Amino acid sequence: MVAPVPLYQAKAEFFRMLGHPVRIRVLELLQDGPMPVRDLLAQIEVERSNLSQQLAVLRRSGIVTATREGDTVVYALAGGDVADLMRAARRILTELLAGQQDLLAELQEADRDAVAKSA
Amino acid sequence: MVAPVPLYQAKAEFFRMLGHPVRIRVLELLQDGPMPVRDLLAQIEVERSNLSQQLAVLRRSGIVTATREGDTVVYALAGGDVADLMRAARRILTELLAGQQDLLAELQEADRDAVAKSA
DNA sequence: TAGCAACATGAAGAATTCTTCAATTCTACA
DNA sequence: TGTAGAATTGAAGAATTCTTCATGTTGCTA
Repeated sequence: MVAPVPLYQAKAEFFRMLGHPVRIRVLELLQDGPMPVRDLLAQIEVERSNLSQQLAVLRRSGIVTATREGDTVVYALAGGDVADLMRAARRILTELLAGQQDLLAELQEADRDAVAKSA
Repeated sequence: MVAPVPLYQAKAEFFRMLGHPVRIRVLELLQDGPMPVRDLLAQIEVERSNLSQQLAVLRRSGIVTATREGDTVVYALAGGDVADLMRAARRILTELLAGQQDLLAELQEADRDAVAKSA
């Protein structure tokens, strides 16, 4: 049996879905729990409709869910331990960036903050 | 202090770097140890110069190193536990794909094989 | 040194992805 | 019903990324 979509392509698509600053920030914010678009908008510096576009990408991939609550729409992580993924990525990034002082400093700062959540 | 390159942008770039089927396969293959381009080429269905282009992307990001050994060039993971990252990604993918039978089956098959290595 | 094999690089067109703007849906509430 | 706020959608041009082809470089071996 030949897979209709090769596994390594599904993986690539998954990572590509993560490959946008706004989408990363959304996922990070949602790790603290569900959050309405309004709040995401307040914390991420981006235009409303651009945020909507990025949220649509995340929704299509299935990594987040959206539910309407009256006036507002609340987003949440669909499942899966996104925090784990971010942690693993940060470990690698830390090594890759050794030598690039500024980013490294930020990463370490984030590490200190990352007790229950992971930035 | 304002970072010259925001952290979330570095993260996004990192994931974007992973967002290509050939690059994923290279990283997976290299988890079993360093490997010359010739062997990568034998296992990944892609044209030689396309592979070179993708290897260049990986090299620029710093996630792999290349060393010349006489005739051939040998690639290796630069460090960092790439396997961890892949594992975390697979965990999430498994959930996202629940319902998409074919891919799910492949993922589970891969899980079974993944004793010391992670596909 | 000539020739060949292994890789890398440069560049151009094709394909994707981003950003932004205008238009739309849905809800609340006066 | 009419208006306003919250969020999404559609579409178009800009910007990136991919693929491919031609050319370059390096090292082996005759």
